[in-house]
Amino acid sequence: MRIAGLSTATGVSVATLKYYLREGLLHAGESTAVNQAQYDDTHVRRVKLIRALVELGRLSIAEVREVLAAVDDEAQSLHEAFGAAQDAMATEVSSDSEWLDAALASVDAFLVRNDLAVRPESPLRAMLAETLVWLTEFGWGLPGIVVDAAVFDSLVPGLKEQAEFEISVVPPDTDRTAQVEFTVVGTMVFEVAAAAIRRMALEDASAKRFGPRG
Amino acid sequence: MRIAGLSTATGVSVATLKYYLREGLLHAGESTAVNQAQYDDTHVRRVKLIRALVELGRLSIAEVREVLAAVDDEAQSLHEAFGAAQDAMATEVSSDSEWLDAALASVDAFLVRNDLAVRPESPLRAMLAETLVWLTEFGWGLPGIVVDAAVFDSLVPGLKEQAEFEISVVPPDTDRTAQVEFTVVGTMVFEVAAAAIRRMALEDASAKRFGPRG
DNA sequence: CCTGATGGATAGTAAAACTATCTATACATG
DNA sequence: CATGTATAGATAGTTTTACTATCCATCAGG
Repeated sequence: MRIAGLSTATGVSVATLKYYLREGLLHAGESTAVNQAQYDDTHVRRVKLIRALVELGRLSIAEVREVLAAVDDEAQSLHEAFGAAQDAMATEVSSDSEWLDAALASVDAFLVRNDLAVRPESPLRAMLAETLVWLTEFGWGLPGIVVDAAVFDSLVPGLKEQAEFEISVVPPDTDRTAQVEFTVVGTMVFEVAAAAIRRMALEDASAKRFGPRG
Repeated sequence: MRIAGLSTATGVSVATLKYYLREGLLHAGESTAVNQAQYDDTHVRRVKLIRALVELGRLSIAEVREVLAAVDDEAQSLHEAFGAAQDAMATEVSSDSEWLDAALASVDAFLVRNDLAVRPESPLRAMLAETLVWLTEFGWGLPGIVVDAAVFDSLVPGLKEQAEFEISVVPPDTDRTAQVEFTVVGTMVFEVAAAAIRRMALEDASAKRFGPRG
């Protein structure tokens, strides 16, 4: 397949593919001459991964590059690579609120209570703590006290079950890179799906409480 | 409070506040002279709402404007305004995949099965269908068959319970605008929180399956 | 052998989200 | 009341991001 074929296979323009090649997001094709190269389905899959991260996950090209660096680092095990990719996908937090320490403590208690093993250096702790700070500053809960992470407890069982399912579906007999890519796409796609279902549930609940016949 | 006070109260620069005023995201202060105006905590709350949508929700200014238009439209009931705000927050979908129709059918069955009342014109249906298309194109499930929305079933009970909780917390005795703002912030913040917890559960599951002692 | 595609390099563009400057006031303080 | 700082409103400028477009020397394929 030449670049025009890659373009039609992925729905991405040739100019954009060249841009991804320049930016190092996409590995070069196998060159057969000074101005000819062959692309295969590792390229197709990679382009689809990039588009999933950009369109569905709203990641910037720089963030995508970080994720792909983790995917491609052969020195890391599947689990390590997945963790690194997750870190690169995490929304970075820049809060210096007075509430942050208390929120982090609440998150840590939440993790113990729900038996979730999370690396202490994971940005997810701060990400969750930050949401508590936002809620507090917007006036949820009692004034002067950080909202407790217990408000999230009811979410845990379903999310855990779903996560186990997702991990169990990773094909065991493909190469490591394909497995990591598979897992990364799953993370992003299921996250958007979970958000959509959450909002559907909210619409349903809002209709029951505030709706015309509620 | 003058504009400098609003700036320190929200952590947003005066120049940016003026930009939000220009763009119509923020209502003008009550002017006391040709170059003087007073701002109050409706302004503080509005700025915090904007920042939550931009920073946490990664919405563009144009999308924020749409959300705020729904919030401010007094002709709409709380339930209607919330629905409109939700629509404005939804990721727009531009898929012309051959799988889309089958995916939409699968989503509709999912909604019936899980007793979720969603307006037929809601963009959430397409949003969820699109995730199925992505999964299918990336090789989840059997080749040639759209992934079934049943893969999301285990998420539903927890998300429903959480949504009911969120809706129940809306303070009943404040004005409509404050209620909608409250609900919108909740949507965004809880969504980020749910994503963080989902990823924690994934990290946990990945450690158990692929980790050093898994 | 000739037309059109390709790789690689470089330059250009369009939108988004601020940021800076300017002017005519007004307030605040000694 | 003099004067330095702040402000509203208008306009222009900047920076970043994510592409697009053009160019040229090949090269493939009919």
